Amino acid sequence: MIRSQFLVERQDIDPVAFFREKGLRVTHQRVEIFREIAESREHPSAETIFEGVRRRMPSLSMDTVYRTLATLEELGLVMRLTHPRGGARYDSMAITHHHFICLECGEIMDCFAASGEAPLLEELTDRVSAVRSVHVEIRGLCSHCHHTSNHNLPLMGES
Amino acid sequence: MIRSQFLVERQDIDPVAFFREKGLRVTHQRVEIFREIAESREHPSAETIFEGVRRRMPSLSMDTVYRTLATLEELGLVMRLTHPRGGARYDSMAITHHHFICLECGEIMDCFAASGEAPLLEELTDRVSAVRSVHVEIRGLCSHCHHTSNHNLPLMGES
DNA sequence: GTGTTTAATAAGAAATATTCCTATTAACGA
DNA sequence: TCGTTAATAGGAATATTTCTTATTAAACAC
Ligand SMILES: [Mn+2]
Ligand SMILES: [Mn+2]
Ligand SMILES: [Zn+2]
Ligand SMILES: [Zn+2]
Repeated sequence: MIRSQFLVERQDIDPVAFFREKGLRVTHQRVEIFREIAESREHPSAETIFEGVRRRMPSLSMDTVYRTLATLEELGLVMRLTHPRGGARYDSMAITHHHFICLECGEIMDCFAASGEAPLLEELTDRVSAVRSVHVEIRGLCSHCHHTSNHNLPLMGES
Repeated sequence: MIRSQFLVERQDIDPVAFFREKGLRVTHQRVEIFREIAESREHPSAETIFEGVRRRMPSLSMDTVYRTLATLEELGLVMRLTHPRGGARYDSMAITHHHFICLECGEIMDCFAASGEAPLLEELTDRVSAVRSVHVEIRGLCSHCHHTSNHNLPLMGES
């Protein structure tokens, strides 16, 4: 049985209530790390999140950042993206959405749109039982990079 | 201007001719590394590719594997996937396709289907100039893992 | 074929990113 | 308030990828 509906809007999550519901302790670290991501529109790295939260909480450790991000990802509150230039980026998942990543400057832009996974999964239905997430990653050149430098990338639709 | 057509089948690439066309030297390492991926259906890691090629070429270094994989990716001959459990996986791109990844066992399955990126990009057309690739990554549980263990993953379509 | 040029490689060090280990802390239920 | 134990801090360890430099070999001119 395939779960193939889409996540709907899920904004204004109260992390305190959410952790409690899941039986997880409501630590300052969890609350602050979640808030740091939820308030960012920048797809921050673990390091960036660490630096941001550490201003308010100087004892914070990197291990807690990674551990908490993994927890938040399991809970479905946060999405981990892998950036072509190494390292992961994190994104609060208020709304299911997708990404465009510029191969030149690394900028990540949000793309909001439904994407039907059903047609992709048709041939796999006997091997796949449950869908957790669908993510579309588009790579290319942003307008800025396209106009400012010379590139030799093979693009889609060219021979 | 958005390049939004799809890659068509591109099988039976002759790596020797391809490298030559691009002005790159045709080294044994490049040819063997490309063949190793092209002949694999397994989405191998850099380490796996290294071990496979090293059997035929004992002096091969890991650095050459990474360097060559980056070159092949730039040429559009190979696709790099990031695996949730760390490390990259490589895939020969004979045909544009997408992936299902099991969050329990890590297995990667191919999904062959066109995916229209145009609707996703509509709102970004002024910020995006050229599309290099579109990749859909679906995560969830494979049938085997779904039936053999207990999970508590929030799935799509559930409240 | 021989020699020249230089891109590409091997080896290992270094940098990055992430996870592990363990003593300590603090969240929370009693 | 107290006890239990999940969670954290700090640092070590691991894993992955990139860098540095001397050496090799692919391509090319002769
Ligand atoms: Mn985003
Ligand atoms: Mn594949
Ligand atoms: Zn850019
Ligand atoms: Zn599985």
